[in-house]
Amino acid sequence: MTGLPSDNHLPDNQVAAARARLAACFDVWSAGDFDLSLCPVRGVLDHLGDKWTTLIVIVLALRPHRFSEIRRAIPDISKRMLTQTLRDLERDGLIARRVFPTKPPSVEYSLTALGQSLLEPLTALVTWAEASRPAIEAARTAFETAEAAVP
Amino acid sequence: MTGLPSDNHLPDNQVAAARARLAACFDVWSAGDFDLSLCPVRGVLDHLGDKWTTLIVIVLALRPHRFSEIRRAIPDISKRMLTQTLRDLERDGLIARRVFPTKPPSVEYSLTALGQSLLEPLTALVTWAEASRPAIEAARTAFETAEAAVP
DNA sequence: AGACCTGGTCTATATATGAGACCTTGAGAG
DNA sequence: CTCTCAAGGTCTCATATATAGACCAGGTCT
Repeated sequence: MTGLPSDNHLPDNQVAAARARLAACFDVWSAGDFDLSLCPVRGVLDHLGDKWTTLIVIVLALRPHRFSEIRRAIPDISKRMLTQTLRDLERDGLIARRVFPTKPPSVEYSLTALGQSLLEPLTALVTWAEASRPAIEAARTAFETAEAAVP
Repeated sequence: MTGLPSDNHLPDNQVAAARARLAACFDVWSAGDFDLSLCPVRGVLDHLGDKWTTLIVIVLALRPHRFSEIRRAIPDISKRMLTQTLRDLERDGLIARRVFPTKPPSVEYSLTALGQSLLEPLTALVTWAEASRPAIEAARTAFETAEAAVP
């Protein structure tokens, strides 16, 4: 059984290490009756997939922003989603909310230390996404061509 | 204006580097009329937030799996979502689908080289999530306590 | 007074997900 | 020969969640 696709590419040390790490995590997660809500990644990655979360974290990584500044930085986010996403991030301790008693009151959002610690793995993912975009787009084109050929 | 929360924690070199990198990305993305669909990260991270995608990638990172093997590994996924998520991943070139002409036919899914290259940043994120879980849970508890105090 | 900022909420719809019936092909039970 | 089952799906319908868009409260400015 040497024909497995995964054998076609010798995984380098980092891939092997990643695999081992993920295997360990998976063992732990699936041990306890497999309650997926216990999976620590899910509780966090769910938010990262929330369409705006990543973008807001990136914006706040540049510098602290006020509510309306974020809206200007991300024009097509609705107020509702901005409020909700900020609330979620604040709830998780990733961002801090400071109210200034001006008239009208202004509110400044900024990354906490915990939020800043997310920048490293997030940047790794962003870098990967950028580097992989050509390959992914090529794969999509190929996939659509193939599926159009089999009507 | 030294009271910004972000000044409270001196970002180490890696955080600063991450910030600079994200700033560069953001500049590029927001340059072109801010069509978010152009943002390369979105097209990829959307999928990673898809609730099952990450888990399936992790399962396939361990070794190639057949359709039903994945179902057994992730008991509470429905066939519908498994099919759809696998299709999306295949479409993006992250996994390969191989049909064996047995009776009944069996189908094996495995990570491609591109999919394996995702393991590194994904593991970084998983590691971060595990390390940060206590802090996040503490923040959630504190947040709920605070909001319960202001009815 | 009337237009217009701030941050934020309420309602209505789009999208994602879940539950489960159905399909095709062949093997084995009766 | 018919019945049932299994793999690997697809299809339809119901619901859960995500998102958009109108609206609100209070203040400032003209």
